[in-house]
Amino acid sequence: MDRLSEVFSALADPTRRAILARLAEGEATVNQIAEPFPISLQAVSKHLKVLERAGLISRGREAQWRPCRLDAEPLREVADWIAGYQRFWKQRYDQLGEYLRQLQKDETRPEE
Amino acid sequence: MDRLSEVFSALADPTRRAILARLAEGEATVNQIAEPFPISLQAVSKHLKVLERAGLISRGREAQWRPCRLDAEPLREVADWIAGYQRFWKQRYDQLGEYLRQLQKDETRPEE
DNA sequence: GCCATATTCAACCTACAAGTTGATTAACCG
DNA sequence: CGGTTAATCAACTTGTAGGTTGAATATGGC
Repeated sequence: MDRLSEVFSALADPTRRAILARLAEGEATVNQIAEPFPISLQAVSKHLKVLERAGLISRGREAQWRPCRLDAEPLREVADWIAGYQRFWKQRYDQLGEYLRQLQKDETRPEE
Repeated sequence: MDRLSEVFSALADPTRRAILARLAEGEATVNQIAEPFPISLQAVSKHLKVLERAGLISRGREAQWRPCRLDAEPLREVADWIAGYQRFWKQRYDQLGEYLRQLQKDETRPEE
């Protein structure tokens, strides 16, 4: 699977996005990460593996703990990809701006 | 499925991203979209349905054709979500602001 | 009305994603 | 050493994603 697909696919799960949000607050062990979720530890472990394969997290080793930390590089790649489409919503925004400007002119301008 | 998951999931397929890239060049019918791909028309039709459910495209009706057009709004939402993580790569790549501004200015079409 | 074209619907196959439970590995602690 | 805790591995189930082929629907041209 290509890299971008891997990352998008990893992000397509709300549990995994929640894990990333948790890691944005700092490193955490598997048990700490799993604590808020109503699923088994093993399921969380699998999610972490998916995130790791996508390059979104990396893990250290400290005694029997495997602390996870966020790795945002793939998110930057996604941002780059999306940036290529920015004009398609910017454009509308600009058009709206132009439209509003036009409305305003029409209102303030005396009739012809 | 929540909206963001739906969009990420839709983007997690290279064929679908290629379809978006094609539509970035302008509206197209199903046959026109399907032409470059080595898969059946029906498979492409399914991809289009996925993109439509995610809000990434919308379709008109002209005679027996169903012209598809890009709808970038969900991409903006993804960009917003990712923006919340920008600080995690900004610190490492401090020239990124300039880089993004450059991308934004760039009018070349997106590629897959 | 009939035929060709564009697209979708339906049934089916295969692979894999996400969850489960139970067993296993690895490190620390008394 | 034996027990406890952290995490992973393995096997299994279930649902769904992405592909196929074949039939059905809708529209325009003659």
